[in-house]
Amino acid sequence: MPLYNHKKIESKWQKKWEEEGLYKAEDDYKKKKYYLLIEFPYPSGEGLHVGHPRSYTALDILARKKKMEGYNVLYPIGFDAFGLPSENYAIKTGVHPAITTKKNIKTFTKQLKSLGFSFDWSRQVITTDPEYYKWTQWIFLKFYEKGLAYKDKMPINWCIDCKIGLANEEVVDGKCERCGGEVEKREKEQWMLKITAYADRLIKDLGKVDYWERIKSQQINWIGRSEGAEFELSIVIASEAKQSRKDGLTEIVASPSAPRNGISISVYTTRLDTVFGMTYAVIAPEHKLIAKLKNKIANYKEVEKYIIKARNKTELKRVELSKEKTGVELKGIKAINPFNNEAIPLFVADYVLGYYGTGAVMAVPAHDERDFEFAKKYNLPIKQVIKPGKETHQKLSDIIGHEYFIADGILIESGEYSNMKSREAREKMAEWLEKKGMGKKKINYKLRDWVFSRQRYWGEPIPMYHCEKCGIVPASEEEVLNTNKWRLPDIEKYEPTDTGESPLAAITDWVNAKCPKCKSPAKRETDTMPNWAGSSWYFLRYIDPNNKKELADKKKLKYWAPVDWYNGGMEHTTLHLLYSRFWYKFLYDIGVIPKECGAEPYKKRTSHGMILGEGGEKMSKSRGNVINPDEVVDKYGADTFRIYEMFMGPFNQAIPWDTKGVIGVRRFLEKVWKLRERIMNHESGIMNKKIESMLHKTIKKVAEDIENFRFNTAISAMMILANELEKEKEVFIIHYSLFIILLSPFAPHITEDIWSSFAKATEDKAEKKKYEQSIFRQNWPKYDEKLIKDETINLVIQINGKLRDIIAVDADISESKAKAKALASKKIKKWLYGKEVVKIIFVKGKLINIVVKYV
RNA sequence: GGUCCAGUGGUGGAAUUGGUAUACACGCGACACUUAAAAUGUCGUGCCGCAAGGCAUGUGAGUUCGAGUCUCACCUGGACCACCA
Repeated sequence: MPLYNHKKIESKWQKKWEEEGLYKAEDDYKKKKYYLLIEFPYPSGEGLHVGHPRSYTALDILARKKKMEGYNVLYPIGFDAFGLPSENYAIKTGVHPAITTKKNIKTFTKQLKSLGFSFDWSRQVITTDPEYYKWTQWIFLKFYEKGLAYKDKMPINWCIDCKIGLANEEVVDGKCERCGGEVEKREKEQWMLKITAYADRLIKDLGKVDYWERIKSQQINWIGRSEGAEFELSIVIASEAKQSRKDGLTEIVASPSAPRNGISISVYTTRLDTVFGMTYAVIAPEHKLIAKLKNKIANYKEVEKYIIKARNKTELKRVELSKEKTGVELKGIKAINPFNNEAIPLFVADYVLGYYGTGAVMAVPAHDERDFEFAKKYNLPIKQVIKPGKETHQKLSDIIGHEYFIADGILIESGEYSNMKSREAREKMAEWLEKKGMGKKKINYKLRDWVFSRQRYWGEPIPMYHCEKCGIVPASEEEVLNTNKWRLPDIEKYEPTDTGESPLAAITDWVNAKCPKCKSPAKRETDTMPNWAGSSWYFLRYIDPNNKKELADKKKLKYWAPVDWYNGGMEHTTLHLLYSRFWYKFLYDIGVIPKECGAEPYKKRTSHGMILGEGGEKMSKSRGNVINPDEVVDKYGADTFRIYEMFMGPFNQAIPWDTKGVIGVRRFLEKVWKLRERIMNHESGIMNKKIESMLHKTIKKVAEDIENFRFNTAISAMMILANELEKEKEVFIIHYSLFIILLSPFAPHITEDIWSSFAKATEDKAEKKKYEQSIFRQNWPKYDEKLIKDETINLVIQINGKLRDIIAVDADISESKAKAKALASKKIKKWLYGKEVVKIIFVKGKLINIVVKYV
């Protein structure tokens, strides 16, 4: 009996599997399919992280089980290879990102293969491959054709260090997600994708899919749908309004005859019911109205100074300073509340965002915390118009402890709307606005259009021309798909230019081109696409990776799409997951994806937790707590590594690495290995009923746990079974081999090796043949319901809910018999002495609880 | 500040619908094997107590025959978002 030599076994079977093509998915439309997807890695220079295999092993286990259940399984792999690190490396060393990428992919491939995943490597997709990214470019052309890609001058997040525009999603705490440097706002012409056009469907269709609740709610939150109303506030010259006093508040009431000069601002609110409490209005510093009213604003210089200051604040500072609100009144003008004709002061303040809603708000200090703070600081009136409940009107501070009240309630001092409930008032007020033509109901989203331009080299070129005569002209499909014209050209310098243009802008013979429409001189777009582009549709290309005519064949799409199970990181919930759902829906709308596939790309989505360093902190080079998967595989083997990552704790939870725990798993596999010494053929023995029952319980548990991603308890159940088998003098091959099949998705190498050795243990030809085939061509075991049912159970006897005795009884014991037995127990008799039995509760198959009281 | 999640031995963590709390693994201790060590095996291992027994799932209350599980309040930690009107 040889020792368990993981190195020999693992390389042997990895080679065999590859030669046999065991994991190739066939386009066999008669079989039922199962498509499993993991987020393809970015091939970084650091190599594989121990976090990668957590997700890959989980779906590998599922893939192998599905295959054994008879499914035609597709479990593909590829590389998301465009990205900043290779480009930054190129800036430092001059090595072309394509070379770095190629080298890193080679390392990753070797590492991934050493872990024995059942990936179908023949379908590999690499986003930097021109045969792939020409289709990414083609999809962009389609977006443009349908009016969903547009160029717009807009303030973008600009990373000062990286010299690159960032999407909102890439700005974390006001800092650049990549380099941690400061981010400021800059006006730039950017390509945009109109994801907001899909906002509603991206929320609604979450009802069609099976995502973990956490993932759904995060997406809903991110899209941030809010129902409200938009309406106009007329602007008047202050001197034309008449001052009066009312309710002890200083208010300015416009005289009905005050001429309105046609200028108005549009405000958005979700709390139209509080409109009678509006005591001022605020516009964002970016608001266009300010320039328009330049000569009507008495203190324009002061206002201008404030705007410039606000604009120069970096995102970080703006967030930091958020506690202290600032603003400047626009003197000389007033806004009119259309509901009561009151003239109110108008402020510019940076606590109002230029890019959300209309960039202007009505301020109701009594019912909004931010407005309240601002009003306190600038001594503005606070007028309560909602009372919390049925209580009579009293000071807010007496009821809730502070002076503003943000919840719904009952309206007061709101004209004809007084005494209405908030909800009703919102409806009625919106109706009134619509009737008067001054406003309407409106739905707003936090989600903004996707800034799609990057001023970088290592990305997909955006296939657009800028013609002197025709303006923006898209490249033709022919040019993108069948020529080399839109491939990334080679360059010498990778640094972005100081003007913020892509390094591509420096290659004049690439930039200068002819307009495809009118043939006059034109310039090419030099921006490239963001990282998220290639990863937004890669899962479709796996279905038909070598198609030269189409993005993917329709018949193949019909068969394979959508993805049945997608697992990935929680950090991709709001970015990649949302983006790829958007792209898929678009491709579905334009008929690239057949209707039969449905409008959602992923049927099911789950997320794994992070693997932390041994101290419980995030693994990082600087902390020196990085675990290298190669070393673990080398020392303990891939099977040990895989099982350890699945055993360490709940799959969706962050868990620190513990090398000691790895040893425990290795011991388990050695135990499994040694059990082989004691196997014998079942013909010569009597069935061991206890083991048989346990085995079938384990079959049930492991199958259920895999489907529910509770790998840790599945492994624990197999350990218990192995411990039990170890206690037996002889192990029947029929039991042991079923156990080996159960274990095989988790530890493919050792189980395949043990399986193949069974061929020697039998003389039967058919049996021999079975064992000579791969274990992964066997059927997944089914449990026998009869064997799972226990004949006897341990009946728990409690007194007042406390455990006092346990007796063995028939599993289907009747209530009366159980009671009699319980009361006959010596231990119980002792406890009942001197007490009165009040009642007895019987739970079938579980327990008896005797409720007593002292006499 | 908002939303969501979690808090169980020395450690990672188990515990169907409320029904034997601490499975499995690590660590630790004792013993066996060994000249010795490693490896391996056997037994033990929540806390207090000689024992009978009592006390333990962040804290406090509640519902219940019975609560780790349900309800409320609080404390602590994490994740995501964050001036979104």
